[in-house]
Amino acid sequence: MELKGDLSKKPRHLIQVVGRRTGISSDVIRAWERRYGAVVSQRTDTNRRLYTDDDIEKLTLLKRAINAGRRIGDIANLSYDDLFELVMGDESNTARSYKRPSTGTVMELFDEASNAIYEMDSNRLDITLSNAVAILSTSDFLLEFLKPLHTHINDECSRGTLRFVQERFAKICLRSCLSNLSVQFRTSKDEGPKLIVGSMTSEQENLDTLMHIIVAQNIGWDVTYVGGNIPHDELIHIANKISARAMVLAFNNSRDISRKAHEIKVIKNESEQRDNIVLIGSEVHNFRQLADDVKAIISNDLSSFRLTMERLYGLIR
Amino acid sequence: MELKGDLSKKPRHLIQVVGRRTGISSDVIRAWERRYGAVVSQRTDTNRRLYTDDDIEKLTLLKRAINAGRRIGDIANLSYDDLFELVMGDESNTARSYKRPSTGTVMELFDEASNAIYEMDSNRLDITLSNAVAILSTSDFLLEFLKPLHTHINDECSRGTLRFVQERFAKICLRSCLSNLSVQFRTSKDEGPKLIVGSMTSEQENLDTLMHIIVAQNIGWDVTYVGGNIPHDELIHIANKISARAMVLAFNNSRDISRKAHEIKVIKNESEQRDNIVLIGSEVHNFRQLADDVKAIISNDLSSFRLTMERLYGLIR
DNA sequence: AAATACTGAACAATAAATTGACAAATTACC
DNA sequence: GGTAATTTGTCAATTTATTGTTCAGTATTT
Repeated sequence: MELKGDLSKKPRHLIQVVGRRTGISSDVIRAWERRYGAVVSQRTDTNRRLYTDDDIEKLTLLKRAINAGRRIGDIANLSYDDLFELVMGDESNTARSYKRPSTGTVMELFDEASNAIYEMDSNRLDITLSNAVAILSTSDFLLEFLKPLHTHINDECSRGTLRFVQERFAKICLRSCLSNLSVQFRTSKDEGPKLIVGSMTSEQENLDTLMHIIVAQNIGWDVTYVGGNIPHDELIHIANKISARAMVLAFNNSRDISRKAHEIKVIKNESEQRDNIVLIGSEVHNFRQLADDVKAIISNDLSSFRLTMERLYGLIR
Repeated sequence: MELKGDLSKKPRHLIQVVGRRTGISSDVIRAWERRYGAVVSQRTDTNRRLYTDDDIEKLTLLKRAINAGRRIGDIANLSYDDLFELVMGDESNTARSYKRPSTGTVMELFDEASNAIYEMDSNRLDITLSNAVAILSTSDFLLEFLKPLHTHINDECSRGTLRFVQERFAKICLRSCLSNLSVQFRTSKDEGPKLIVGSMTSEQENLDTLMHIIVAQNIGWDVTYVGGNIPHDELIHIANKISARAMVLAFNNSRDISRKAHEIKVIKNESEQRDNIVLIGSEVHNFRQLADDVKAIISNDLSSFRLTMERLYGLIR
């Protein structure tokens, strides 16, 4: 029956949907069509534009090319394949220098989100979050938007501007957004190397950890997340059971440092993959010495974590 | 056997009920029938519309499609299967890799899920869960599938067949599935009456509570979830701030019964909506006497909760 | 008797298409 | 280096299409 193949060639997306998926405003999509014939869609009987999946792909490529510094007028009428070549070339050259989205966009999203939190308007917060996901690249979403928002919430709460219940409410929404994102990432990728993420006894679940998970998935890791408060022998068990290629442990409080240090050593010794333990979290500095001893990798923030996991991914493949 | 097959084909729901379950107003349901033949129901001898479960499913899909940016006129006359494909494509922005299993009884889904949990295969578990969401009606998904799966996990864990880490892993996946579902249900435009869901100090977050949230949203409530461990004055504050029409409190452990009872009274007295407090959870029987005194409603399980919330919803509108 | 449901028509709000204009940024040219 | 031309995203005004809502009049249910 091959429904899929059919559908992707079938013009069926409204301009609004295309805008949401590509992060390009409807005005711009129309302007590109008018001026350069970038993507000329079918029309309905009543003259509405209808786009195919392929159109969306092309628009996405165009956006990436622009992000990499091209001008729309120069590239709009390239074929999909040429465009693809171009983008691949451009992105490998400018891979490390992200061009940030105009600060206006992020600022607006940020304000919208923080108002929604203050008003405890879950609808608005959800919508803002998913807009941010749609508009920003994954890195920007995490580094420029969500992470600052998270610290903002913590600040406001400790300053007393936000009430406890508002903080909790906000974090639940953020968590659900992140876990949603994580599921989406998972089903789209084919099998990558397996990664365990979790934390030990006396460590709670944490939004930062979820962000790290997204980063790892974004690179291509197949992540299994087991949450916080997991005894070390359980961690060893799961690592061996699913043949994980690496393990990420999160540390966000300073209780029981010595016990944790000891348990890290045990994990290192007893799990089959000995080389790839990555320590993250706000309290990770406590394990600097230990990390040297057992050859674990310490990662202080999301960016360095991304680099670490990319390197590991490269080594393993 | 074939319980579902029989009932779901039988036309038995009045338009009012369908409206409540789908969150689509009766007027709109009629307009869709008149203009596009979206769902043409049976009629009684006296010309009243009677809908089947399948009709409700189709309407729900239509609503999800609209939420994803479709226009009703374009999609109303699609078959259930086409609509299904469409919604799946729209909702996962990565339009690939969705496998609809040909045969999906509850038992098979259950086995598939429980194997995935045993193997700690997050991919497979996620796919199974979203298949279950897609195939089953919301009620069946919760009552026939997820709730039994949840108790199964607890049983297996206390029997020692499942390890701690497997339990945790499974619950994280279930939670993320539920919170995902909850976001999808959230009606972007038409506001239902507001409902606060949370629990008091010393009560933890709980999967059952999330299931209750889905049920409430399914009826049409606009739910704000604030999690567990919330002091009662914070609960009062949020209830008044967003003008909630009702509050659901979850009780799943037996600590501090008397303190909690006292706090419930305070909430009742100090919040502006005095008539609508609903108590749920496994330990709710401890508050039977109190519920009588302060005219709170006790709900022992999901089905009775559904009835309670439908009744409240009707009263309020 | 009050509430709910049915039909058909009309209305109002939203979204999209078209066209033209404008301003900021970039590029070309002298 | 400075000025003019070009590029490009955004916006406003106008028209048309779509779609949720409301109303009037009648019938059914409780």
